[in-house]
Parts: sequence; structure tokens; C-alpha cells
Amino acid sequence: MAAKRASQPRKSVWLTPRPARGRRAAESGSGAGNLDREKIVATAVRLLDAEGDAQFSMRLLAAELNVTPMSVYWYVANKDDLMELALDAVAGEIDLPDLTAGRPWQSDLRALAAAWRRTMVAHPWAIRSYGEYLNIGPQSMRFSACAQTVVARSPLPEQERPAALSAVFQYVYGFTSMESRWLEYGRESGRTADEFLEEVAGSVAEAPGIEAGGGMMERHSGVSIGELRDRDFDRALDWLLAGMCAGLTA
Amino acid sequence: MAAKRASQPRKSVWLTPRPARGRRAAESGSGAGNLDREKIVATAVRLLDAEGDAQFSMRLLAAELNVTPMSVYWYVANKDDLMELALDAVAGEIDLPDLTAGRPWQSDLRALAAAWRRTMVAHPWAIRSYGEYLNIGPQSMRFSACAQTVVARSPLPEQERPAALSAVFQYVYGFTSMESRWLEYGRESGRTADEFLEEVAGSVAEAPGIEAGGGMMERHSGVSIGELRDRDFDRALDWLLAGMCAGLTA
DNA sequence: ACCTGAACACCGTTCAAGT
DNA sequence: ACCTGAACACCGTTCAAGT
Repeated sequence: MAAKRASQPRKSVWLTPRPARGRRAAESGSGAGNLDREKIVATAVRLLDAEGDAQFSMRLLAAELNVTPMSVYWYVANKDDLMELALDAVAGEIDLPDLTAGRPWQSDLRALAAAWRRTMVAHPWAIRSYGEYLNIGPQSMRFSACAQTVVARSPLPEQERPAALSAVFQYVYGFTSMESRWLEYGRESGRTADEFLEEVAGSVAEAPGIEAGGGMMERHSGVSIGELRDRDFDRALDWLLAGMCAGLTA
Repeated sequence: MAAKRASQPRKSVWLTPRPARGRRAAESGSGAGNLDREKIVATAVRLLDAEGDAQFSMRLLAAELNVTPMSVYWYVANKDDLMELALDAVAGEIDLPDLTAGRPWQSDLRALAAAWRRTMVAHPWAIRSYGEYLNIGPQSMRFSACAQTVVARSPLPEQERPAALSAVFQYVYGFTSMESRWLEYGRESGRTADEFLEEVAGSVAEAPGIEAGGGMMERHSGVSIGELRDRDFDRALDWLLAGMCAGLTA
């Protein structure tokens, strides 16, 4: 996607909200065959999950909905808008931690990071879209608001908090991008992710330096790649949080 | 790109090296009009920089080279291969620090991160491709080897080093993805990146939480957005490095 | 108000053919 | 050995027209 050149560049759905049409049919509670934006977005998410974003198209979506391709355009202005809507929909699936449970802010932040990662890995196309769009839909904002509440409870001085949030979530974004790409490679190649990793590592072993795939291909001694990944994920968060707190006492 | 579904899934150029054809013309030193893989890749990089990856196509490339679209396919198997070659070419532009200068390993690691970021921001399409492909070409490996040499000099225990490298570079990847996307938004919208950020921040300010764009839109008091970004980038690396080293004494 | 059909301006890539 | 031309199977999206 990524907005072909146009005289007027595209603006996010959230910045120029299109009327969510098709409400009449939805509200009148008529037959299941009717379209509305919600149904379109839900179907898009399902197809994106099943087919991947490379395979997904407006035409495929329309076929799945048993309508002509152009019918969809009554409800969404274009494919980019639809992708933003789909992305916000999956952002709504992220489990937010219960902030009233009285856990330490670090635990809540970790829970948030883990929940984000889980959701993105469940929808591999979503992490790519996340890098493409503005992510300011209601569900994304719900997540951001929660994250901000969490750091607001930390002892970090107020002017440090945005940087702390960026650091954590930019890391999580980077980690998750790599992770879901490796999982996709595994799926595409028909082998397991572990086997694919072995193969690449093998083809590359003669070179002086490795680290391909963000250094995920070393030290498997009994423990599975998945566990190693989880461990690395937690470890980096340990380091970041330790670094932030170390700054406080200095 | 991202490999349309095929019976045999695509393999990286680097895993199944295609013969770099067209060497005859290149070696015989004949006229400038002749094609070879090097010239094709260089032109692709130039076009990707100038037009963006959304605008770039095999047909556009062929036109720029004054040949028929299909001529290019004599030298590269497909567009994905070409993108991998282009990506490795820009990886060759990354300035590696001089490791014989006797600087502390943290400085070298920071220099490496900064050089990577600089190159990726200079070629905004490259960061997207980086997330898409395997990045195991010779120039990528040169970079990885250097990074591994740097951490090998750190006091980190050997089994921690891959995780440390991943943590740093996954963060840098995440940061740089967001950064170049914001810069693109600015360019696309015709305004400066700062103005665009203001606009989005404005449209979003009524919501309870902000942090859109990775929390880059707060606290500008005199200092430019660019400086703030640089500061946040360094800050997160401070935290990561501090966290790693803190673990050593414990 | 909602949906269709035909068309436009693109893609990447195939295949058989030219020189 | 290298390059072309025509064609295939797609895209997203326009526009005017139907109900």
C-alpha cells in the first residue's frame, strides 16, 4: 500500500473521519447478507490472517463478502483506510493489565509489552501495517493511554517518561517485527521455524560474522528456539528497566 | 513484494546465488549503454531513493535503463532478488568504526548503531526491505561481523552476547522504522516533519493518552524535533548499556 | 441508499521469438 | 549471449449506470 503518489496525499482515516456508512441496514437488524463497515473490517482481518497481506486484496475481500469489488468502496474510501481500520481492530484484542491490582509499574509495563507482542505475532500482517500507518485509532489510543498511566506511576521524572515509553515500545516493535518475519519464513518454507533457522545458519556459517536474524540462531542446547526468543525478549526488557532505574539513584 | 504464493516459495538471492550475468560486456570494457547487474542495482537504488518504494517498479527501472522491462530479467531473477541486492548495496554504505582506535566497546557499539541509523534514514525504503528479507548478503555480513567483534571485546559473558546484540539492534531497527516513517509523512504532506507532528498531536490531543508516533511529540521547548529524536535515541542506548553492565556486578 | 459493470492505468512475470 | 513483444493474470480505483 503506502499511498501511491497523488496530488493530495492521503490522510489517515482517523484524521479525516469518513462517515461509517451502511448503518441503516445494521440498525434495522435485517438479514445477515447485508454489509456494514464492521463486517467488512472483521472479514478483512480474517482474510489477512488466513492469506497474509501479500495475498489480500480488495477483490478477494469482495469475493469473500459475495459482492462486487466496488461495493466495498461504499463503506471505506480506499484500501489504506481499510488497513488502518483492520489494524485498530486487532489493537482492540490486546489484553491490558489490570492497573488496580497494585502490581509494581515494571510488571505492568512488562505485561503490556508481552500483550502487544502476543497480539502482533497472532496477526503477522499487523506489525507491517503498524510501521506504515499512524496508529491513532481508538483502540491504539486505549493502549497508549494505558502505557502512559503505567509509567506515570514509575519514579521516573516526568520529562523522562516519553523517552522511556519510546525506548521500550520501539524495542518491542523491532523484536516483534523480526520474530513474526522469522515465523513467516518458517511457514512459507514448509519447515518449522527452527529448521529454517538451522538452514540459514548453515548457509551462512562460513562467513566471519553471523547475527543474521537479529542473533536468534545461536546456543540451542536442548531448549527450543521459541523459549530462547522469550528469554531474549525478557532479558532486553530487564536491561532497559534496570538502566532507567540506575539513572535514578545516580 | 513479500513473495506472492507459489508452489515453491522464494529463496533469498544469497541462499541460491544466481549467476551474475552480463559480465562479458562489463569486462570487455565496451560502451556505457551496456547492462550488468551492478549497473542495474545502482540504478534501482537511485530510483528507490528518488521515487520511493511505492513508486518503484521493474517497468520504471527498465525505462530508466532505456531497455524493455524484460531485459532486466536476464540479470536478476525477480523483483525480490533485486531488492535484496539493492539492500545489501546500501548496507555497504554504512561507516564502520575503526576498531583499532582503542576506544571503549560501548563507544564502538554506539558508533555502529548511529552509522546504521544514518544509512537507513538516508534510504527510507531500505528499512522496510530490511524487515522483509534475510539480510545475509556480503555487506550485511560485514556489518554483523563488526558488531560481533565489538561485543566480543565487552566484559559480557559469552553466552549473553547474542542477546545483547539483538537487544541493541532490534531497538535501533524499531527506532529507525518510526523515524523514517515520520520523515516520509512530513515529505508526503508537504509540511516539515515538525509541522506534521504538530498537526497529528493536535487532532489527537483530546484523547486521554497520546504517545502516537512512539512518544515523539511532547516537550518541545525551543529545541527542534530532530534534536529531541537524537537525544531519545542516545538515551535508550544509555539505558540498555547501563542495564547490561549493571548485570555484571550483581 | 446501496450495488454493479465496464473500463483505466497500472503491476510482475511467462513464453516464444528475434539478433 | 542478450534483448524484445505480446500476452497472462493480476492489482486499486474511476465513473456512469442501475435498482
